[in-house]
Parts: sequence; C-alpha cells; structure tokens
Amino acid sequence: MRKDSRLSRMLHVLLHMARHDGPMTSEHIAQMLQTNPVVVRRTMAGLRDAGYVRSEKGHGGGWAIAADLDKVSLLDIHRAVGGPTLFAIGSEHANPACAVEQAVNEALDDALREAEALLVARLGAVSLAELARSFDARCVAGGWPH
Amino acid sequence: MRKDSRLSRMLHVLLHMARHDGPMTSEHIAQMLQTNPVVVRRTMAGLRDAGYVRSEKGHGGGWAIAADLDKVSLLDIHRAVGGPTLFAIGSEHANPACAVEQAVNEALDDALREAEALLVARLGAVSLAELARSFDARCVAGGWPH
DNA sequence: AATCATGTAACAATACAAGTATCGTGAAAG
DNA sequence: CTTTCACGATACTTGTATTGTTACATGATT
Repeated sequence: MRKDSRLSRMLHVLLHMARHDGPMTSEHIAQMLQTNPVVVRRTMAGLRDAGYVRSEKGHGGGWAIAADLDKVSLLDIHRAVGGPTLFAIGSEHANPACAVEQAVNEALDDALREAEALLVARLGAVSLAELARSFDARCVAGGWPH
Repeated sequence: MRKDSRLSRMLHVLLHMARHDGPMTSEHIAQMLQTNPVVVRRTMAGLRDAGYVRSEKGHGGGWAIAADLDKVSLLDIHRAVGGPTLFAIGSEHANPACAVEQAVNEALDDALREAEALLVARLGAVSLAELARSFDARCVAGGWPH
C-alpha cells in the first residue's frame, strides 16, 4: 500500500495557516502540498468536521483555523483525517482456529500494540502550538530571517 | 494498501515445522495458511536464502527447518521476508524545501522512529524457540491434549 | 449577472501484497 | 528410463488503499 501522508500534509498546512492572516484557498494550499485542490478539500473536510478549521465559499473565502492550537494534538489531527491504520504489517486472520496461529498472532499483536501505544502517546503529547513554537525555535537557531 | 501478513504467516509455518517430523510440502503448508502453494514458495524463498529453512525437490521433498531456533528471532524472520515497511503512515517528501514541512516531518519521523525502535527491540528479543515454548505452555495451561 | 471558492461525485492512476496459471527442473520411485 | 512428485521461476490477475483528475453543483461576493 502506498504510504498515508494525510497527517503529515495537514500538519504542514496548519502550521502555515497559523502564520498566515486571512483564509487560504484550496488552490493555494494545493500548490504548497504539490497536489490537487480536490485532494486538499477532501482531506481537510475531516478537520472541518472536527472543528479545527473553517471553510468559507465565494470571494475572499478559503480555509482558516477555528480552534485553539494549544488544545489540539497531533493525535487529534491523525484521527480527524480518518485515523488510518498505523501499521503496514499484521496477522491475516483475526480469530484463527489453529492454536499455533493464535499463539503467533498474540505475540505479534502484543508487540504491535505496545508500539502503537507509544506512538499514540507521542502524538497525543504534542500540540499544534508546541509544534509551531519548535518550528520558530528552529528558525532562530538556523539564523532564519523573520 | 493491504496489510502485510508475511511475518505472521511464516511464524505460523515455522512453529508447525518445529513440531513436525520430516519435510512439509508447499501444498500442505498452503492448506494450513489457506492460500496457494506458489505464495508459500515465494514467501519462504526469503527464509531459505537466509538459511533458516531448506527445500528439497522430488519425492519426499518439501521444506524443513535448517537452523537453531534459539538463534533466530522474530525480527530475523521479518527481515528474511523482505523487511517490509512497518508503518502505513509517513511523510510525502523525504527532503522538502519548505522549512515548515521539514519541521513537521522531523517531529513525525521522531515519533515513528521511536515506535519502530520499540517494535524492533520487541521482535528481536523473542526467538522462535521461545515462541514455541510459550505455545507449549499455553497448551498445558488450557488443558490441551499433548 | 459574473466570478470565485468550496462541496461532491465519479473515475483513473498508482503501489504493493496476495492469488493464479503455466512451464521448467531436478530427485525419487516404479 | 519413464513417470511422478515437488520445488523454481515467470507472468500475469485480483484486491485494497491512497492519491490524482475531471466535471458539475452550490453558495457568497463583487
């Protein structure tokens, strides 16, 4: 399967929106993401439904942030875009009749659950605001013009 | 993408082979896995190349274990079947020009790397022999006939 | 009324594991 | 030494998910 980049893309967009006055159009965002405006709308629809962004039609319309970035975590965004499967590996049958297969699946699923718990904890611990601040810090450290 | 079940399947097969005298044919294994003999040969080719199993042609031929199960970890098997990507999510561009995207990718990749390290450590810490023993223990605990 | 922008539906492209069919090759059995 | 068995290898097709694309409807602004 192709790798799901929706979380990455939405974080990218949100950080740009946080540093941008006024709404941004799907067309503009699509250029940033090097993709299609329809893909942008499709993906951001999830964020809108969750209340993290707002969209307006017509002249001067587009997308704008609609939530306190301190209160939204990376995990929230992951879930807002559909909370896709995290792992590309797993077991074939959920409830196998074979006892050997049961044992194998249990061992594997244990390990996967642990890794998933860690990842979820990491994503849940970082807010969009913190991510934006760490970006600012990186710019200062790198001598970036403000 | 469809979930990769090669590791799960190969562990299933190896545990059966450990409790089985003489070689097992691809046809027999395919029935266990509820799949096709060609899929079995294709997947087990990796294990053969790594020296974990051996295959023989002709009458009485088939697959047999060719290594000390105490010395082979679940991680070894994962790698032998191609060491596929573990995560289904990730970032789109490896080296983005956009500084914001760089920051986002770094934050995400950090979290993914940590989770991957945990998973790899877990898989690397369990040998096939240990997995087989834990299966035996489970059978005894469940009152399984030996 | 014209324009701009989102909303939605439908469909093609892409990627990759898995499934399938077929033939070749070598080893054992008769 | 011919048949049979089993792997080896190739060339597809299928299934499933994201992503890309086209087209058109809808609502808001000028």
